[in-house]
Amino acid sequence: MNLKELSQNLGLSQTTVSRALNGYPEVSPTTRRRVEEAARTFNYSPSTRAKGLATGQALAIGHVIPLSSKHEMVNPIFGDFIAGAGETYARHGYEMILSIVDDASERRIYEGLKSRRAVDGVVVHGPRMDDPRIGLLQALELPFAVHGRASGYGKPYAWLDVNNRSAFKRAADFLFDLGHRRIALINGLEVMDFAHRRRDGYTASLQSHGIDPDPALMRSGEMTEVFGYQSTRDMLKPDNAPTAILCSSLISALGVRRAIEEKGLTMGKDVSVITHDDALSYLQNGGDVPIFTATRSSVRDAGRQLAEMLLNAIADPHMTPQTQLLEAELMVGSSTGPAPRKD
Amino acid sequence: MNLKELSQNLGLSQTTVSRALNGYPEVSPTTRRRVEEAARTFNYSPSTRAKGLATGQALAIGHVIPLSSKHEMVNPIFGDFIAGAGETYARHGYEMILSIVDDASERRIYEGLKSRRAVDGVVVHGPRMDDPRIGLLQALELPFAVHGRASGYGKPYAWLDVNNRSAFKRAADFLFDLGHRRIALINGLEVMDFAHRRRDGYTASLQSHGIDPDPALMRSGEMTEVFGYQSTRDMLKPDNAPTAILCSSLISALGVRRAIEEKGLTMGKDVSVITHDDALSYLQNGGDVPIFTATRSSVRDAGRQLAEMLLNAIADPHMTPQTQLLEAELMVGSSTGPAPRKD
DNA sequence: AGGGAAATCCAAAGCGCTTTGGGAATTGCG
DNA sequence: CGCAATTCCCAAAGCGCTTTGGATTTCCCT
Repeated sequence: MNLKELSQNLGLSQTTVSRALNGYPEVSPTTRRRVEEAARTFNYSPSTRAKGLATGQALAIGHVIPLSSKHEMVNPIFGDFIAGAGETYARHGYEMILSIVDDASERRIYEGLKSRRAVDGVVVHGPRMDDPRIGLLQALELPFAVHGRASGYGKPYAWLDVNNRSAFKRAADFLFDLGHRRIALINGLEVMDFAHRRRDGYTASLQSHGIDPDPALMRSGEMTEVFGYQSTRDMLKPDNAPTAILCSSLISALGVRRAIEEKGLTMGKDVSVITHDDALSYLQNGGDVPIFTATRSSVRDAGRQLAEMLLNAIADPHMTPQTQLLEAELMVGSSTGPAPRKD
Repeated sequence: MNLKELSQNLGLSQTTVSRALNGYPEVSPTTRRRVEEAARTFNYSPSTRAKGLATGQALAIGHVIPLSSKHEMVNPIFGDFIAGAGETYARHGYEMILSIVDDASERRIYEGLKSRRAVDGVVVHGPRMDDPRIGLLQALELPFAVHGRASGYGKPYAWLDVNNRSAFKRAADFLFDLGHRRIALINGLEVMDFAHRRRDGYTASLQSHGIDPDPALMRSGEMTEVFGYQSTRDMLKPDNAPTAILCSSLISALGVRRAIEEKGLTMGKDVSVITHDDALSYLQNGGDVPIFTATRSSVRDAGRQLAEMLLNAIADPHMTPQTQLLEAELMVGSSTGPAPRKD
């Protein structure tokens, strides 16, 4: 069923039917109702392609997900982020189109989306330090919004980020208050902008407490369970093992806990752990009482909001880029406690 | 830059340029080369919408991801599956469009995709027992392929599935061979078809060893870490605790291990564990030696292949539906060992 | 009753592409 | 050299929608 057939069926012109369906005022309430009802019974919706062609809009947003080329790792937060963004799109009648792409071909993908006019805008995932994509997208004049930020890029652009620096500073401060002095950091890859900022917050806290960061207590890698486990096992070996660990991901934190318990130590007593928690739907941090003390910020909310920002920017292209900084909340669980006394 | 401009620029008709670009034979090699070069320098690609409108194809595949309405849980395997499917689409010039949707509105989404002619086909995720979506899609005449199967549906349809039944039967058999007699099952939600089949395999193995399934040793729920932990903790309490546990997901298995170790027991010695492993990129089962003995099947491969099947079905609509049954491999890790002797 | 404003509706152009149905130029062959 | 067969290219229609620029009808006031 298409517009032509529907309008013939109703004895109206295509114009009138189209206007009735799109809420234009120059249609009497009676006809509008008649048209809407017919559309429903014939199960008619306008063809996306034809509509897009006629209006010049794509009514679609592109998400380009980078695939870490080394380990072929798909970021585990991406499912929940997408779920949030998808909600927003659905509400506004937009479609989400997805490309998962290794770093090498990313540029070509953006150019393709632009020249094929496949999307009205894109969301940039996983920004790195000095990420070249932002410059590229501005040059292409393709509207975009970044989940995270790219330190080192000069001009303004739309982004939404967790305040990673303050979250990790606050977490480290919290550990200092509990009496910890040797605090380790198990971080994501530090080419990633978020990891860099977390490290910044961590070192800032150390320094404000008069402690020099010890390279032996800082690890950086892809945030798997095994990575958390191995890093922790290594660090717990020497005499001056850390009494507390700051961890960048709940998945790695599971490995941290495993290494601690394997050593016969108790988490929250012998070694305190704070992790960042993206509030992923399939990885809840315990039940009512969180297992891990965590800096928490829902990545699904982030998806919802960033999508909203991008749609705004598309609706009004002359707007100055919106930005939004979310503060993570510190949720105290049972994985932290006072630093053990040295005997 | 559009076709018209490009063809004017070249002093050719739109027809010729279009044909040159699409590989039609009635264009001289010289002109073809000239056209291709011009397209490259002007960075021209045909508009997806216009092309789609003209050809009647969408050049897009829809993925409708169900959001477990109760816990709002996004299936953690979905990122890797999508990554695999996306590879196939990219190779064939297709786009992937995504909707994440709660069960209630799923029907409307499929109908919408169909009536808006937004996609050429869809992939069905997370089929349940007697899943109504399959009948719906056949009625809509929208080509589709299912990741998994729906027991209880009569007519043939395209699917790709892991042989869950044989995998879990084999895993249980393996445990029997090691001398285990009390084997527990920590399963996904048993409305999900895959979970049902796994249970089938499990009970088949028990019965073939002359053992009646004990409801006290069978749990079913959403496969979180906490679910694995709590189920295991509960089951390890009574005197006749299981000596082995079959687990449906690596994430839950992490919880299983935690509960075991918390009890002061050793996994692989006091309690053996076998888990299913979807080979997710962010959840590797250890390094060279797997931590968990596991039935393993890459969900990313599944994505690649299912996408291929769907594209075939779209290319030739009269083909009888393809199906594919993948066998999981049993990888022996350090989480299994001989049943502890009763003293 | 008569005039203009308001309310309704419509025909046709245009969005950017593919494709049908030729037409003109070139080639091959007797 | 002449004619048919190729080769190469083109004009125009059509995909399903929106939107411009009227045309017609109804309504309200004086």
